[in-house]
Amino acid sequence: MSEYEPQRIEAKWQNVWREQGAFRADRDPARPKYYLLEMLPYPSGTLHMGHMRNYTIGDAVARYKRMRGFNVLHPIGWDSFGLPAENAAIKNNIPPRQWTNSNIAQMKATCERFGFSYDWRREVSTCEPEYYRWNQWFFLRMLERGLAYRKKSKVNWCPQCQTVLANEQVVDGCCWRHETTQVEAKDIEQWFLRITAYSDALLDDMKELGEGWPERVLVMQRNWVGKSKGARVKFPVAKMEGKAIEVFTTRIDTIYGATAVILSPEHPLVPELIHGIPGSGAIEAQWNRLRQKILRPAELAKAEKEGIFTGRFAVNPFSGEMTPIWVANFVLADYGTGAVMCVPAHDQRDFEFAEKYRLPIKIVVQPLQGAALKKDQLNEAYTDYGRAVDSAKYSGLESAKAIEKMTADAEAKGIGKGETTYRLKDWGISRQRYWGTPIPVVYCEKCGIVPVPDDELPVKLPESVALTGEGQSPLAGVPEFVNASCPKCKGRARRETDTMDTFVDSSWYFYRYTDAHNDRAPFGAEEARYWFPIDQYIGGIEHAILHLIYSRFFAKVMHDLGLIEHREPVKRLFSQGMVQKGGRAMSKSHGNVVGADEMAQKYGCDTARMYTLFAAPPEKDLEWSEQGIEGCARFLNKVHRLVERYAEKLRGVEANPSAKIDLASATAKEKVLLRKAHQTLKRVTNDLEARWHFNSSVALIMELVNEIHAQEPLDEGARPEIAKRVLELLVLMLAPIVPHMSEELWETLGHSGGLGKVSWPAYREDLAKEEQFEVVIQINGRLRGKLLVDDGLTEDETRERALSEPRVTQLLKGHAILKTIVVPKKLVNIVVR
RNA sequence: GCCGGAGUGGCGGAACUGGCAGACGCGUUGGACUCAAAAUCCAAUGGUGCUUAGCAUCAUGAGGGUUCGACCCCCUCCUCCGGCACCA
Repeated sequence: MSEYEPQRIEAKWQNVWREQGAFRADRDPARPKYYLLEMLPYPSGTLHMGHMRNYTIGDAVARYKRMRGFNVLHPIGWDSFGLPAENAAIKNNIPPRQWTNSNIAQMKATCERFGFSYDWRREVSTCEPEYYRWNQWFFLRMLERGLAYRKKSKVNWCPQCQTVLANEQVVDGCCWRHETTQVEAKDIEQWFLRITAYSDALLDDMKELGEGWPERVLVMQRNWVGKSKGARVKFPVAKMEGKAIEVFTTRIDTIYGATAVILSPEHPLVPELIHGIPGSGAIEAQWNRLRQKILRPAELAKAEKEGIFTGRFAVNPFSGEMTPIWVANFVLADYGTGAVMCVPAHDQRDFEFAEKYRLPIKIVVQPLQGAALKKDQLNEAYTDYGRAVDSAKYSGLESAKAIEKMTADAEAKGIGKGETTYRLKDWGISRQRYWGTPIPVVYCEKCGIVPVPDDELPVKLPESVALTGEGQSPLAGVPEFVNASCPKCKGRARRETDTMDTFVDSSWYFYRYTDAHNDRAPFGAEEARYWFPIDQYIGGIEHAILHLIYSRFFAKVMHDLGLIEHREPVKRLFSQGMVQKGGRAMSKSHGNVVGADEMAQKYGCDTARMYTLFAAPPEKDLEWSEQGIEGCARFLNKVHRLVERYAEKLRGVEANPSAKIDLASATAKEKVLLRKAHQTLKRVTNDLEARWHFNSSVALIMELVNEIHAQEPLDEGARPEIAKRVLELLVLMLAPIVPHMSEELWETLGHSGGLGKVSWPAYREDLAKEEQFEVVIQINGRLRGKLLVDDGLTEDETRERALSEPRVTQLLKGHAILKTIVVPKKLVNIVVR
């Protein structure tokens, strides 16, 4: 009898799989496909068990689906551009590519060591020109369609390094390298992708995702797009001919309660308004103070409301009233029109502002029910809908109706119009960094911005570049790169030196997997049509918004380019929980990392995989416990011993396949074994198929092992072909979870050729079925006895049996039975007085 | 503040459609095997009370409700986690 030696058998089977090409998947219209994807990892160096959880869940599903006969596409790749490689280069003087590739090699080795069933032929690394070439290609297509454009935008600037900082390089408002140097906001020209062109599509198409995506992700995305319907209304400025302030409001019905108009400090009209007003010098000084504070948006959210009166008035276009114009810090410049009407009675922020600056409060909406609001008793704004009052001819209308009518009237009179605004902003993709995809345009002295022609792609990132982290954009210091000729006029041109946000790389990578080596297109249409949409995507919740909204946006653009037929790339999304140690997420900086290689070394990867699936339901956070994983190691040893114990005797035996088992001729022990095995199979199948409760699947399999163990010795009272079948079922159920050990035990049981061609067993309802049921007897809902009844007992018979139980009769003495509830095969509840 | 999610033994967690709360694992305790240890195996293990082989009773964050019956459905509240946060 041989010992369970995980290291030996894991290496052995990994070799077999490699030689067989066991996990290669090719387009095969004759078979149903299943595209299973885990989020592309960033090659940061070593993998810890937090990373592995994601892949373990995916691999269990991939292996299960293969056993169910699906043609499973299960690929992986590397999100290999990005800042850490640059930082490592600065720190250790290693070229980013070298650092990145050595990390990839290391992580790939770990993945192979865990036996993940990837089709490695489809491996993609985003920092390779063969890949990023297509980022550039997509960019050019967007440029052609006006979906890529340039505008000025703020970046973080460290005056000491004289360089742009990524958000991650800003620590508490200071440069990461100069902790005392305040980061400044600097306006520079940058490239944007017009994701806002798809705002409504991103919202509307969520209907397709409702079934398969977690609700919280959809909610987050909906809030991120932030659609709100309202109206734009013009307030003409008094004594300034032709000047008006436009405000955006969702509550035009409260306009008769507007007691001020408030502009953002950055509103372009402010200087004009202040100019020529008595005391304008002092006002301007205050305004400048307000404007300075704008620079720090994190604090702004918590800051107290502050404002100044400009000295000017605007005319309320509905009431004709003169309304003071203020400038205040709480009005956002880049949302709506950058100006609001201030209705203290019906907006909480306006209420607070009005209280501080003693602006009048005017109630123009009363609740439909309950006591009427009184001005002097208002402690907070009344923001609900109700009925308009003191609103001229609109008085008496309910809010929704008033909004509709007033919007229409505003439009008719040319003083406003209905408008929908979004919080979603266009996607700024320019990064003043080296390790990323070069943006494929040149700036020609004569022709201006000129796209690099397709046949000159990729614009390759130069490889030997001195990275210091100081000075201008790294690529700007590489003359061979910067100096270009204009594709149009062949004159002198300067190449764009910014690179793309790495979220571009990860926005479409899963299409590339379907056709990873295509050098004529990002992917072939046929390949995408066969494999898409992704049947199951698995990843961390931290990508709920950015990655998952950008990739939806890309798919919509690709759809409009005619590259794909679907609108949504991902049918189902699963967000797994984090792995924690000591109550905190595993990370290098917390110093609580449990290394994947270390676990594979110590226990074997099957044990690590099993513990990962068993310790918590997959969507919940998992606290890593050394004792917990030891428990799993014990269990696998136990299974190994169990199978080994009978292997010798059973090897030559032809197992009786489940389909042919005849229950009538079975012994008592065989019935118990078969019943438990098929009950387990039924529930594990359901867990893997629909519920994804891998933790309870593992628990069920443990129960099965306990039952088999209780029935030992198996060679007494059970025929070998039945005993063998039960052990086979055990091994097959373990296959998605602990694939190496399952292969080994399958072989031990006398099978050759591996599990690759073996299907998931079908459970038989009649074998799983209990012959007897324990019926619980309750009196007034309290447990008072139990009854063992045969299958097929009628309701009346069950009731009779319960009532004639001695203990029950005893307890019922002196009580009148009001009624009896019988749930067949489950319980009898006798209600007495 | 708003929006989501969660709260069950000493711990991780189970309980499928409203029907025996605590499956399975960890830990703990006792025992077997052993010169001894490890490994393995066996048994016990929510609290309280009692006339203690058993029985009763309480118990799923708190309080209430619906129901013959509630971890599960409804209402109110508390705590924790996550997201958004002056979005007009």
